[in-house]
Amino acid sequence: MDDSRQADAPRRIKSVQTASEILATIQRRSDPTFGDLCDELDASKGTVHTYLATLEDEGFVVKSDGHYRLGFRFVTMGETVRNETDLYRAGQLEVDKLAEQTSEYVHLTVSYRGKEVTMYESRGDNAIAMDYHLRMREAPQYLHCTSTGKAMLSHFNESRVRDIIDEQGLAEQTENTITDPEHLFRELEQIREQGYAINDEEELRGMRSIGAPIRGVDGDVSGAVSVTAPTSRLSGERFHTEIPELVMQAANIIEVNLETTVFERNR
Amino acid sequence: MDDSRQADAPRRIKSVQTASEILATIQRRSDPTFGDLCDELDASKGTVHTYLATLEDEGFVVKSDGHYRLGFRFVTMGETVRNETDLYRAGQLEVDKLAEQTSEYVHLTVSYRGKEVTMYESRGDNAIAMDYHLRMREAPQYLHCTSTGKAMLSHFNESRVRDIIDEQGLAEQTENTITDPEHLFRELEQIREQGYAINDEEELRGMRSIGAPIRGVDGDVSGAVSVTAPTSRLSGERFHTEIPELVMQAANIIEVNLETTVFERNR
DNA sequence: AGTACGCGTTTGGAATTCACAAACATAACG
DNA sequence: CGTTATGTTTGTGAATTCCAAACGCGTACT
Repeated sequence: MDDSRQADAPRRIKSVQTASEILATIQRRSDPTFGDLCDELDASKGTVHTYLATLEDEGFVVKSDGHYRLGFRFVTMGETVRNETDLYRAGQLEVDKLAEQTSEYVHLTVSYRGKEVTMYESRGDNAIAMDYHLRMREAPQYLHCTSTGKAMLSHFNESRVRDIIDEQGLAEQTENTITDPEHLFRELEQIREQGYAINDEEELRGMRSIGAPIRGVDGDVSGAVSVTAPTSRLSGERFHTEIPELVMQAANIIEVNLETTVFERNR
Repeated sequence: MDDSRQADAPRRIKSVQTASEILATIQRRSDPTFGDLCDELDASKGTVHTYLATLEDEGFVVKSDGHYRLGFRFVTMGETVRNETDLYRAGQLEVDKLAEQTSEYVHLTVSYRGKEVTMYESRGDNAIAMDYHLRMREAPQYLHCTSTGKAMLSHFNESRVRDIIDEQGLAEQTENTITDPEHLFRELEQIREQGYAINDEEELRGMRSIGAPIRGVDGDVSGAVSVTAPTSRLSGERFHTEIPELVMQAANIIEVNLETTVFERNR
């Protein structure tokens, strides 16, 4: 037979990749049955069965009356990740405060592999529960169409932004989404100057948000905070002055907290 | 060589078990280096290396300056699990309310494999941030020494409780922890009668809590809520009447929400 | 009732992957 | 500059994985 391993491709454990794919599939299609998974997974029934049994043993998957779901082990492990993330420890209380001040949704996010992940979310009194917000935390989001994302991008160097565009594209989420790279670069420059980014129905129709970057000790961006609300509640002075001020203040306080957090950890 | 597979042991994927063990080790020892992992993992350096590279590719692990941590993928997957858990959807708002009413920590937990996992936590104004609470959500906890745990146990049938005791033991967390099975059974009966459970410094010195079970449509326990506070703030009337009332009310409302949630999902 | 069918589980055995060991880089010391 | 500590790559025997096919079981259909 041919030497199927690529000459200089580094070695990987194929079974782990397979398991990862199975988990991703379970996450994507919620509540799949055994059959659903077999269809989607080009592997024989027997193989899929053995993987699922193993993942169930390990707590990564739960089977209940024929349907598979991700197991509670992800809850505890996700919690560990958050608690070990400096930004979360430094920002959590401040995000709660900002949510109270504005009465709206506040998000704390980090960039990860060209997308962003929500580390914490706090809901002010006006913010009604929305399925959208739930789903948003279930998968990494694009950076080019959120206020936090653009706030972070504005402090990456140009080549890094270009790489991200190449890899992720500039998906048109709404008619306001920026889909032209040069347009994006111009806006990033403006964001850098004014210190905050706005998202004017670029991600979701009817929703605006304002985000500011959080820079770490070394000057690198380590995350961003944002306030999100329906267009009707976020316009005029409030949209262009008040909220941006509050968001930037919060970001600044988190930056300071972050320095002491990191300092204490390295002590 | 001998036929190493056990005659009637069901088949599993060994590589997935190995990967799971590596992840557990990273979680247990925070920030381990490559060397740390090799010591702890009886596998050759080369093997450990290949696994870590694979897990990093898949987003389950992050390497930064020589230290390994769990990756952000756990955050998004954990979020998916929570959002798909009926109890969380049904109970979240009610837990927030209870936290506001009492000004203390409120927990929403589910039982899982003889232990309990915190699905949601809300902090009232009096509740100061404590490392203890962070860590508590990072691993499943024992059922016999928490108010939520005992509340859930009180509605399991006896043989199930015995199985859990056999498997998990009755670890003595403080001098107040119940370590005698018969003592536990007597208390569970009392809990069943009065409708709520108390934890009087049985898990952690100086901390009391009050928990009530949440029963699902089919009568099975699907979780529990609790209020936790320092002994100084939880005594007398407040400990024996006021808070138990509030906790039981909250549990009851969540039960109702749960019915409609489940009903809507099955529609 | 009988039988065909769908669905999930188990099993034999060939093909592939895994995992050890040892060699190889690379960085960190004296 | 040699020596140790640490991390990465590679060759190869041994063990695992994975397909295909058979099996069990409950259900729908005749």
